Amino acid sequence: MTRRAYSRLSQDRRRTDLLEATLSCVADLGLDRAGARQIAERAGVSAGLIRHYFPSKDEMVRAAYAYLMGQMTAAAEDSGAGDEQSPEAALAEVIAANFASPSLSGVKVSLWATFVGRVRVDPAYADIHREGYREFLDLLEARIHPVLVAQGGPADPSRCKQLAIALNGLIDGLWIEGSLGHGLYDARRLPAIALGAAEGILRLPDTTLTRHLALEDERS
Amino acid sequence: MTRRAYSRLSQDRRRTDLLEATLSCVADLGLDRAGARQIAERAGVSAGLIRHYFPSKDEMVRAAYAYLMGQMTAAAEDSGAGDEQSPEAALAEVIAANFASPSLSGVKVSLWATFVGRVRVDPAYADIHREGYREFLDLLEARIHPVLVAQGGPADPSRCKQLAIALNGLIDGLWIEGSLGHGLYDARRLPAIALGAAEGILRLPDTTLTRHLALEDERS
DNA sequence: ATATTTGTTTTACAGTCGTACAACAGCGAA
DNA sequence: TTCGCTGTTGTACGACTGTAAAACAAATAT
Repeated sequence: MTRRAYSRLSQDRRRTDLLEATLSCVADLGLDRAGARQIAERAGVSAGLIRHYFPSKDEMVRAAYAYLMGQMTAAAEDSGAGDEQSPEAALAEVIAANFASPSLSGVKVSLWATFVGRVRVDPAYADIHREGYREFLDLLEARIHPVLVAQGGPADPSRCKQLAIALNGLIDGLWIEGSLGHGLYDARRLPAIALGAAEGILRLPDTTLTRHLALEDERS
Repeated sequence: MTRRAYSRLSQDRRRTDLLEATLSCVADLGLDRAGARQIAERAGVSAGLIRHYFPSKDEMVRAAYAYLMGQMTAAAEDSGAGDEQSPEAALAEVIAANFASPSLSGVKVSLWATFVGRVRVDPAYADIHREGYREFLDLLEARIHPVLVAQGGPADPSRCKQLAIALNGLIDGLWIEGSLGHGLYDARRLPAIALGAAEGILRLPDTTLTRHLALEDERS
């Protein structure tokens, strides 16, 4: 019986390989069929190694959720961070980024939904979810405030937070349905729909946000 | 070995008992731990009986998803169906119904998310999801149109559909985060937040929808 | 070159999974 | 009451699960 050849990788590399293999399996097969052997195979590794990096398979899946959310919130925080833009352009970019690749992705939404299904069951999932949600809420609030000030509307913190909650809901909902690709409408309409609705929610004049759409298209 | 006593139930009753036990298990344990034996026990039945009502356990889970979505869309279609109301009140009721019991429910959101996670994997789930989404979209569109007409805004079908998509996104997103109960804000604020945002999306004057809030509270 | 460390593979095991199927029993018909 | 039908139970089985632990080998230090 000849043993399989292997090479030793850095701890971080092996760990993220395992986490990404976990996400890939969960997205393609579902949580129930994402077995330890399947995941190990996708990571190019044998099943026993999992327990060398994680106390249990469940713990690895939890870590994979945290890893995914970390990626997603980092991507969100990067969008609209160009300092030279107007507040309106920055907000429009944050919103529109959710409806373009790589955010608008069937894989991402599948993973997100699968894990959200565990939030009620497992407190660790609830913590990860709450943290990600809170961060995005804060980001939106920070982007909304200067826009309201520039446009001369009421901009007290309580109103900003309320608008952030509503805007986050809008983005989440449109992102989910858009990413699932049900074919009921063209997903390319989503940025315009989202920005138009956001103008309404924030009581901004029409085209305040949507006029930044053309730029987005040219850049990609 | 004495056999367990049992009584024969009607086919429909037994079937829905199994479906509800399936949903209960999936909500409490997650898809992977919702085994045939667990489900059967909750239905007050032995595991072998499952295959007498469904060709396989997977098929039963699919049927449970269809059953859940059927309940939810039926509940949505019942809300705001009183003929004597103004169009504005009817729309407000449809929106607000999502943020009160029994719609606003951690169990429901957990199930919804868990199943949505399978949409990309299994075409049967995709069909069920698309159908439910389409129905709610149509319902919203039908409720939006008379409001726009009454308020004198543009009400062409294309605009109505676009607004329905945005409104559905808003409702979905707020419903999810609200039902998960992360404790970042009081979920009782959601009806007001949703109606206020809807007024903005539809470009209606303030309080067009929110003024129907007090009535809702008194009734319940 | 040799020894040491430890990341990795392999094997083994107890438990659980979905399911096939034979035996049983509740219930209506005769 | 007895029969026949079939909804329901109980059991057995092979496949698969996560995991423990021993055997091994790749990289590093000496």
